[in-house]
Amino acid sequence: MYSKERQKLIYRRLEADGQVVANELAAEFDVSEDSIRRDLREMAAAQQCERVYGGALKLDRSTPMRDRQNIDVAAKQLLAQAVVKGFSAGMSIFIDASSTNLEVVRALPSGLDLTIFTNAPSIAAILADDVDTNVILIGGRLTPGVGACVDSRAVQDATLINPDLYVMGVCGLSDSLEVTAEDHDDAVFKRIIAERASQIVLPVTKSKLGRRHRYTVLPVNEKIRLIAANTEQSKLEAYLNCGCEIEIVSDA
Amino acid sequence: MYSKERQKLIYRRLEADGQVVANELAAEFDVSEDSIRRDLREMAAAQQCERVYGGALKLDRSTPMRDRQNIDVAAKQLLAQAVVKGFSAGMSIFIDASSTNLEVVRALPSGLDLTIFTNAPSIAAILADDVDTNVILIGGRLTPGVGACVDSRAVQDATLINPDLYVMGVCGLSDSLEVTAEDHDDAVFKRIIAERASQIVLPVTKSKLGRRHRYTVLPVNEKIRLIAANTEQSKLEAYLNCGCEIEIVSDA
DNA sequence: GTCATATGCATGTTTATGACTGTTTATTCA
DNA sequence: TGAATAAACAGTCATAAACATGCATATGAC
Repeated sequence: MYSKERQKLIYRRLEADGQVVANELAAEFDVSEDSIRRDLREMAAAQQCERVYGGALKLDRSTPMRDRQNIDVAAKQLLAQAVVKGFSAGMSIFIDASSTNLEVVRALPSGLDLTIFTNAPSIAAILADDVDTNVILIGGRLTPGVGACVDSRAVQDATLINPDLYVMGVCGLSDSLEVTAEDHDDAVFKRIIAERASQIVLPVTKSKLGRRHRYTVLPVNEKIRLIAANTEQSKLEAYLNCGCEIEIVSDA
Repeated sequence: MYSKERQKLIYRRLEADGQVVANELAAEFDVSEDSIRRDLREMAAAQQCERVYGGALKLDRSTPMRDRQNIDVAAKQLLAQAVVKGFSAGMSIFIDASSTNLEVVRALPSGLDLTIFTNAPSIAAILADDVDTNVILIGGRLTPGVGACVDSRAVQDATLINPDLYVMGVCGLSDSLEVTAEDHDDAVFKRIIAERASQIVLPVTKSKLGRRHRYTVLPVNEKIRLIAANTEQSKLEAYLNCGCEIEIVSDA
């Protein structure tokens, strides 16, 4: 029995049961727990499971936004503060769907007379009563899981706007220095806005670093300002070479 | 059982019940109360719950509802129940902005496979994670005070849809037997949807009766099904003559 | 043979947990 | 009102299990 084979079986078990226990697997496959742990470590690195003390859990790929909202809120608020600091009066800004961006619009100071473009109803809903913000909503079919309109209708409208700034909801920032997304249409839409915007802000929590999803939005480039929360400088060295600006915020 | 897994389950319980009790959880998971308290402490630190003496509460991180959204909630929920009772599988329904309609979408039963059209981000935001509901968002400039897109862009898109049902957010129902609205563009938009829809549902709280605003949407007619909360039959006699269907719901 | 990989074992470290301490809190009853 | 009381609390410690890591061995391909 080879380890790859074993990992496939573990993955099946995860899909079926939602969780696996390390010592049970060791007994079942008649290998040491160390080997099982090695498997789980590799699988976790390949985004096939979530490691926990004692075993592993099935990776919930489509965590609904309402759950994601409540993870790591402190870091997201920290990022939000840093993001809005870059806003100045009269700017037009595209803000798409992400739990971090919810905090961004909540942290929006009043009196800036901004024009906010968005394809995410959750973002627009927060701004609905904000009289001195001009909100332009991109419509279309709402894609569940993304929480925004990214269909052909939305794309059509997206090609008509030219925001000064794009606050991108980041799904993952891969080690190959690319911004990645889980949903195809979402990736396409993001790419269009990214091309049209004068500048791009990427607020990222630590968990987004090194995560590669199925679709690439764009490579990290000079147009991007990266804001990372609670991250070591060393982990970001690679991105500096892409020419992007980097800021680190920390609550410590 | 792992602490991570346990915390996820606790979080689910919180979402479902709104609160958890420490010693009950300890008994349920067969761990000491200390462990449960540790879990709750961690979850509170991650903004996943609010700690209280004896357990924890679900964290309400919805935007503070403004003004009218908090008044007469019981009546609105009553109306919402009556409205969704008229929904059947596969229907396409337009739901516009109103505090009553927020309750309507919250009361939406699952598994109906509906198509919901809306020009209100607050409505769409609630439905964003609902996988078996197809949400089509009408975009455009968001009109503050209305909380929906009612500009020329929105009107353009509105003329392309043909909903089976229109759940209208009612501003006022005048004694001259007309549906009225405060905002001009909102009134125009409502009239367009009302013309295109096969049927119209008008949920009204008592305070809406006899109220006339600046703009008339349309006269009460045969296409309209009026649902009134906590209202005397006598007050509605006049509307019956318009040929509309009338239902009275009451919590008494 | 060499090389790459997989495995088991020994190592020191980290983690989750229950038990114990004293303190804080809500409630009960005078 | 205020004192009495039991429950819930935070913090510390001990312990056993799980952990990462380095190293030696085994297996199979070339």
